[in-house]
Amino acid sequence: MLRKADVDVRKKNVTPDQIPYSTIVRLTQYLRVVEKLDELGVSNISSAELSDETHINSFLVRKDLSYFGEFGTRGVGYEISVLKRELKSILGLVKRHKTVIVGAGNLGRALVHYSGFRDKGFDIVAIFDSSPEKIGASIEGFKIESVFVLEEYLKSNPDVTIGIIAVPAASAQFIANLLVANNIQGILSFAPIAINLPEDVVYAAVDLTTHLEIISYYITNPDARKSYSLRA
Amino acid sequence: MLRKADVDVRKKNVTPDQIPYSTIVRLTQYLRVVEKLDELGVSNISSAELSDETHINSFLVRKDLSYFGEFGTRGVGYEISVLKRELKSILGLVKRHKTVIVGAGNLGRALVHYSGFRDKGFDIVAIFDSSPEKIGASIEGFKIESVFVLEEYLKSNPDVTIGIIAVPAASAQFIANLLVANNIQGILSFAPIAINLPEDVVYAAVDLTTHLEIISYYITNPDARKSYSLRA
DNA sequence: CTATGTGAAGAACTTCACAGCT
DNA sequence: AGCTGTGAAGTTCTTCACATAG
Repeated sequence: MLRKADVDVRKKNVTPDQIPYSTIVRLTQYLRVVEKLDELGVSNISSAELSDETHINSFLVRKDLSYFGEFGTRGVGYEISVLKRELKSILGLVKRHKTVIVGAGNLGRALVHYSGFRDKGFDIVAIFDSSPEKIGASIEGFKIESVFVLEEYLKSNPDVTIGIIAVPAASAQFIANLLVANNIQGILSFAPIAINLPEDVVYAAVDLTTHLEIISYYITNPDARKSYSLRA
Repeated sequence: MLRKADVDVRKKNVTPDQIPYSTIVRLTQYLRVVEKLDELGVSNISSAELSDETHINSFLVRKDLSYFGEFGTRGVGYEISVLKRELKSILGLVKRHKTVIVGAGNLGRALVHYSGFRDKGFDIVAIFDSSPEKIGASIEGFKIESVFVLEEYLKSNPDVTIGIIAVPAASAQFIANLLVANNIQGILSFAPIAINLPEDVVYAAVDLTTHLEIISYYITNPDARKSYSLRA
């Protein structure tokens, strides 16, 4: 099956859909390390050193990177500046992403305050809520707007591509539908419920209690612990 | 390699460490559905229906559950009340877990306010911060305490088993060390940095920007999308 | 001599097909 | 007849070993 490769997988005999999801998760970890070292003025790193920093096997580090090109120099390692640039390019972080937050409860407000999003290229451009007491209040220079104008807002701002859902479980599906109907391409949901979406919408769910439940399992069952772990 | 099985894997020819991590993640999803249906008064569910609710293949639903016992009735399905009880038991959710939060910034405070933790069996018992302006302030009936008394607190409250780290990247490792040195068995970290921990400490990391970066990748590279997805 | 890049081997996970109960 | 439970098959992901390049 031959497909147009919009990821630059050069002369490789892998198509983009053969690249493991876990690889993408790990790319973000490499980027984290590389950004830190870049700030510290380090100029070069080997897969073994990247392995030390991330606890990801060095074979896997090289395999992951090799899906996208040959970024290293044999006998030497990877140049930090090159690796950083390439990772950002692969992950689509060269351009900034306009993002709306729906839900101005504690979590939604915490997310607006969180500076990490902007630092990494995600610009929060508006926040919405359904509660009359919250609408009109200001956070970080934003006025909380009514969810009833969300649709209109997205129509007049078609460059907003990502929506963050921080509403209660009961209204999550409704909001998700609204976002999808108005051009949003990616959704990050914090609602503790499964949401149904069309296949072509990119969707990630973070359920805070899920993580605690998984921790509970491994605390309760120490023999179940593995040496490896997959985390996002 | 034969090991003592503290998970009740009965006559099965699997040891606890052979149960996939992904299975545990999915168990929490089954639990979510089963709790919802239980509230709605539904008494029975088949693996096919569980599959519809979770978008997890029904073969996999049955395989996941079969690691831990035979909870269903052939020809009929699973009794909701039984499944709920068993899932909670497997995940170690029969007893409640005392949990401390370290870091009273926006995120830490949002977590304290979040009622979902208590609903699922995780009791927030204290919150700590290093900033003099925050120490002494009250949230949800808790006085924010100094991180300098964290160690003392944990020593006099040895039944606290889980720590949530919501401090900046720079102090995350320090706090993690402190928690581990004082009997904490599981750590959930929101710090955008890798933390080094002894192997026997259960550790989960939630990096909020990581999820957005992964979304960015799949938005930017539509051909890379897969039909399956692993989410926590 | 060092460290990358990668086909091939191996391990882990998922899907399948159907035997086994109710 | 219907749906679970599970060995076996199939697929995906990780590890390995080594050819390759500096």
